[in-house]
Amino acid sequence: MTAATPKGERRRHALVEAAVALLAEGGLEAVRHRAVADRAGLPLASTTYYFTSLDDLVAAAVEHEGRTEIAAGRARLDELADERRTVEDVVELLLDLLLGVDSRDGGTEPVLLRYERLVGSPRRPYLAPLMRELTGELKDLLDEILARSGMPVDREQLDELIALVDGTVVNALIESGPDPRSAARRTLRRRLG
Amino acid sequence: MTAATPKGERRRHALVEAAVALLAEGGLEAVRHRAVADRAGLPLASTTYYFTSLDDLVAAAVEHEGRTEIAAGRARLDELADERRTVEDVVELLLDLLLGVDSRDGGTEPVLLRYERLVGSPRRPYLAPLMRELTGELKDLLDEILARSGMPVDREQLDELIALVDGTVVNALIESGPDPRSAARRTLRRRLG
DNA sequence: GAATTTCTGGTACGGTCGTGCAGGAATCGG
DNA sequence: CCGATTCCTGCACGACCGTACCAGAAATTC
Repeated sequence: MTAATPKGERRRHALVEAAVALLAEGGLEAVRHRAVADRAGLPLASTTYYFTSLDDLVAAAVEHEGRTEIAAGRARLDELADERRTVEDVVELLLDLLLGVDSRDGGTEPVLLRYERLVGSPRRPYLAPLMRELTGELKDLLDEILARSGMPVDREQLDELIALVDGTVVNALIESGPDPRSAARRTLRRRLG
Repeated sequence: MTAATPKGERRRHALVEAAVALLAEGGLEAVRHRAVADRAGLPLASTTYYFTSLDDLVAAAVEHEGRTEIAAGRARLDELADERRTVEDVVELLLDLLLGVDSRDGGTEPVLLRYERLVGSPRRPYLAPLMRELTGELKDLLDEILARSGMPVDREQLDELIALVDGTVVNALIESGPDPRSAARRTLRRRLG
């Protein structure tokens, strides 16, 4: 299950990477044993060999992707820590973290996938605690970003800001010519600018 | 397909009712040919006879339920039109309309189902326009409620208020001891009170 | 009352899915 | 070199799924 040999480790990781790719393309539902195995160029049974269940595999993929993303966001923060930041820069960073960097030009799809995953989490017991943890880390990061950019917020204000963005996105997604990132950008600028 | 005889009409309607019940219990995914037929006490093939596809059936169920709900909300508005309304009354009415009346005591589940449906709509071409229409009517109703309750809002403020509630709910759903209605209530009271 | 349309419901087809399992392949200790 | 242990995988099973089909019953129309 947990891979004992280096080769096993590599294969296990290849499966996770494949699952991450599928996750980004088609959401939670796209992560299937057969699809992951095909994508990784490994036999079907390897998926059940390295992961006790499909849930395990999905959770590993979500965790891997979430941690990578948060690490990237933290790097962005450190990188820009000492430069002077315009409100626009901060807003874009927040948008990258809340909607995903793929929302910059990838159209509506990546944002939709992201919020499908968010709303789909409570129903999956194996995902719920993980999502809580990742969300917590994300909040810490957002808090730090705002503080270091001269717009400190308390806990309640941060929660409200996040809620405002999430709500704006969800509502923008069901419009006819959806552009959730632009909608969220307007909301954030009005609030922070 | 559209039922020509009175009996056909009745059966068709029975299928829609069954679909609505399944929708309320298990969401969009729970509306299956076999489940609907069983629930309605009708043979499997009746579902494909009265509805060209499963999408048709789901759309009919969503529309039926949405219109019923909006009509109920409008009735509530008319009923309370002339009484004096406390902010609390208005907030509860808004919560009923945005989260569903089932959120009053049904726990987290009905709210989760509602937002799963909302986020799941963009991906289903047959649902997207319908949801847009229902959302539009809901907004009109909310606007009227606020106006008649002495808290008029313009279009932008209303959108922001809705976004705030939706975002609060989505974020409350992934918490450990979720109580989305209470969270949304706090948000609304802070905003309206 | 015959013809035509509307409806009924049993059945089956082709597909995807998660997962269990027997046995083949690779590795390791001696 | 060989037996034992671990690692790996082809295959198939059973469960659902949407939907098509068709013989016949029932209702409606002429």
